Amino acid sequence: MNGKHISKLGFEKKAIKLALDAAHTREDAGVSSAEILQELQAVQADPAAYLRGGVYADLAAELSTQQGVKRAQQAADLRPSALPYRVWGEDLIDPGAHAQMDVAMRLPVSRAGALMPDAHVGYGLPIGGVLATENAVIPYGVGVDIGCSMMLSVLPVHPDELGTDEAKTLLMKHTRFGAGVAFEKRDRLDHAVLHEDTWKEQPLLKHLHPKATEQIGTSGSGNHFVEFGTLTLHQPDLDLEAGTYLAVLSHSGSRGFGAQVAGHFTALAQKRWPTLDRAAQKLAWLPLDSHEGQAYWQAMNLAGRYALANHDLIHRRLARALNVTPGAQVSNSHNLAWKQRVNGEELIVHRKGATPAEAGRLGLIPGSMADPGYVVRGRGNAQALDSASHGAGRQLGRKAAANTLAKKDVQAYLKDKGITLIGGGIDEAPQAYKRIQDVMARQDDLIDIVAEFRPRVVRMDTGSEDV
DNA sequence: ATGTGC
Repeated sequence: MNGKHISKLGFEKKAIKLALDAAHTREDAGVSSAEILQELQAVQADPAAYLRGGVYADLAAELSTQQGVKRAQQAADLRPSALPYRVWGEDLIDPGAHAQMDVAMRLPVSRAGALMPDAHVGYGLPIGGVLATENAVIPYGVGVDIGCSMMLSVLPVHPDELGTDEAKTLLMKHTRFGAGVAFEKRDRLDHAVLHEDTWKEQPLLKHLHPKATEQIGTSGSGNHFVEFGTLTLHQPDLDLEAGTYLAVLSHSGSRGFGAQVAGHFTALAQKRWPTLDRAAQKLAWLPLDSHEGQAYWQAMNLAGRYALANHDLIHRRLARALNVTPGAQVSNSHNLAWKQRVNGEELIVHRKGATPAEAGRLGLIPGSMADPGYVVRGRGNAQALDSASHGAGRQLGRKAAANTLAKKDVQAYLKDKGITLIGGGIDEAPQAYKRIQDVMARQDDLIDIVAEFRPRVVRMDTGSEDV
């Protein structure tokens, strides 16, 4: 017996030496070469049967490992072509977002998907992408800002009663913007979410609890905002008469806490599938029934609740400063994954920049800093996996916006719409976004419009270049 | 999107 005989049987790497060692032991015991070759083939066919002991146990263990790796590699293979998915507002969507969705629909774990009319290129799954998977959760299918969400509060104050200067003062005093920002210690508010036992159940969550505590109630950066505006209902709804109301609208997420959760688990997911096609690397998933998948699911949902708690404190502070109690409130997460029945199967539906729109469910779709946003009610469109757009969607990337838009045009647009802006950058200019009216027109089979919100005084983080 | 990583 020599290495050649062994290699011929198809043993690879470390298994060659282990097979050879075992074969020599058998030769010494007087077994014929033909019989040994047969025994080796039997081990190869069913290594699990030889794991318990005997001369072939080490070989069987090595073969089991090798076969496991091979199975994992095959499990990571992309489908040759994308599963079909429906697109809303095809004419508004750039080819890059389509290409990203096509890759997502080639994942072995994907079952269904849809693209919303605000779709544009993102990290992994496009923004505006909806993806249903089986027993798999994709950290970048949820996004870096886990639980990013919207909240609107109707305030029992006539819109004309709040002057622009007072609105500005309130926003300056009670909201905090910028990467890394926290509330000053003496101004911090507590929230039930910070006292959940969940924080104690993972070292990562335990580690992030202090950051979450100091940042709660803040708004962060990028496209996040807090604004006062006027809500118009053309007919009674939301337990309100038809009419105009003062309202607060906020867009915020899970801040540093969620970002770190996203980074941690996407690294684990990418490590899990080392042979995953390059194009799909940022779509690496965790099996939901794995330890890591369960840990992500727990952390993701905590980040979702934390983000809503941020809104809750933002609205609570502003209402308290106006000495009122908020009336109707609407909120929804638009970066999250949910368990959902799709075609009779329980799947994991990822919405990355998409509004849940089950039949009857209320949601919020903002336009831009100077354009109307909408309170909507879902129509439960099955092909859209009960989803709608999460906003107007970018038309220009941040760099393109800064390079092509002129400050004076942005200022003119704001003036024309009667918008007072605190902070904000050229990369968040209304002209960097698709026309919200176009986007809404492409999804009238996904949602019904309940009310229109017109922003008046808007606060955002200071951008790369001020408007 | 985040205060990170180039």
